[in-house]
Amino acid sequence: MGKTKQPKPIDLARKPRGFPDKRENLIHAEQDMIEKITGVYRRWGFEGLETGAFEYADALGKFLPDDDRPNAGVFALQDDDEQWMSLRYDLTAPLARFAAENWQTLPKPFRRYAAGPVWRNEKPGPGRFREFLQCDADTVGAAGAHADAEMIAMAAEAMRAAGAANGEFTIRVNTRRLLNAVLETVGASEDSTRLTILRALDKLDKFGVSGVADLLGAGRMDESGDFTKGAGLDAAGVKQVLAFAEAGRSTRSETLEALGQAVGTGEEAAAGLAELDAIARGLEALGAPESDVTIDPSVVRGLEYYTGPVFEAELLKETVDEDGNTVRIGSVGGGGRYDDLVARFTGEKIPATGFSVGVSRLAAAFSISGVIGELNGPVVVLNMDREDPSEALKLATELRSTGIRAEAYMGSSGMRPQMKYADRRGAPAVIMVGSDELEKGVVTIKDLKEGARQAAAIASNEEYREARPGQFEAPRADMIARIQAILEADQ
RNA sequence: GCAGCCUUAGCUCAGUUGGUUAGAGCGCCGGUUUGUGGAGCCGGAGGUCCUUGGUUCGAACCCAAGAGGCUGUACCA
Repeated sequence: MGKTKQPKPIDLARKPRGFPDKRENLIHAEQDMIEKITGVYRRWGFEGLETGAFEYADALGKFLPDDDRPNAGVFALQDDDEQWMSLRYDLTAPLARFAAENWQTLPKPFRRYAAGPVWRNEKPGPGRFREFLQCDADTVGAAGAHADAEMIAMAAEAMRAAGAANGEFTIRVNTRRLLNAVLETVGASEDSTRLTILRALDKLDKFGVSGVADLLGAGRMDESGDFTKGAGLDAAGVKQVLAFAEAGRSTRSETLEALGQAVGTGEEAAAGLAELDAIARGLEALGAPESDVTIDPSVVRGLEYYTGPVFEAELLKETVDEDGNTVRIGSVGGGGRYDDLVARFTGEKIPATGFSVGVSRLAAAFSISGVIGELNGPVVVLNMDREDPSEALKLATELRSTGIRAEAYMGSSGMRPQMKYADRRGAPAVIMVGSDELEKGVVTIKDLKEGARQAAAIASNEEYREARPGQFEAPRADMIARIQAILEADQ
């Protein structure tokens, strides 16, 4: 037909990477997770707060050093007054802005939780999205280590509530002060060197000791042959940093002792040790088990606004996708102390600490390992009379009126496709009323789950169709009760 | 961003040394005499072989550039 080339309709149906479509099961899993996590936050005394998706870019503080455009990591656009606005990349920066704006009237310390989408313009991958849900709790205006300990203990409880079982996760705790102390002892004074060392440390669990040693020294070659330049430490420096990074032991007190040896006697080192010691005591008082929370000197976290303790929630359980590949999920949450963030707005230094669960990533991990259950669909009333669907409509209405989730089949296909439809919807049961049933004053009900169980023992297709497994007739007046019985048995 | 690999139907892949209307399996859609989901039977839809340019009488196949994807790595407030 056309000589001019038109894009085929299907070519237009493309989804930007990292912006996930979510169907029933995932939506439900995520919402359920958010309810459970915020339930924990509320029980610990935090109050809800919602803020908008956009913040002024300068409120988020993301500008390239000598550029008036927001950094590439955020999605940004200019308002009609030319001001740059950015989609929030976390829930902490908006909280800091809110706290600063309303500081006069807030109860102090201000304890709030928040849940919602955030956006990051980064390269997506398995469990990594450009739009994803976070669920945060923060305490603003509390300087003591007990506030950090509370965050950490509550984080463990939130992970449990979200569905991670004993031994499937861990919260790893460290403090920036100790990291600074180590950087001092190896004489890393240049900012770029310090960053490279910290980033290398952060990869201990990913690349192992030898990989990190390479990154601390000359550099590391990845498996595609690409080379990453290292921090350029000499052998003694590499050894010192690794000794620190590997000071983790199985209990918090043992780790603290090992760290005491590895970190030296400087002022910053002493402050860091004291900080972790205070947190450890807080954790004891809060009853956080050793298996939930460990002290791990290789935890670094985001490099910008954390000023003291940092912590990270990690899924330990291996996630294996349906092709049998192990998918690396990594961190599913994190947090720490950020004593200078609110000061950017108020000028007054206001200490704060918080924790964030990456709900989308956690749900993705569960989804990849196939542990998210299928939800039941509605009861489907088949339409047996293509000329007049009234009977099906009536039956569906009757079911709904008692609170049962039900629908009449709305398509125009025959019996078999209608059954396939019900199957695909995950319907617990279908109801059939044709001329036979009408005459006899009965309904035919098919329990699809029970039918599937029985069908497993049937070999031939002929027999299968004759047996009509899971199917029975009931007086019309008993329909509701029989369906309710099926729904209950299904719970 | 950098590096490696990849691109033929919804998916997984065949496609002979370059040779007429490009195939399979699975999946999908429908029918199978009121009226039955999985694996029976019958039928059907679906592909400018990523794009553009070149070589050639002739290109899914050869060459070049581009785009997109996957993986690793960097970055990740």
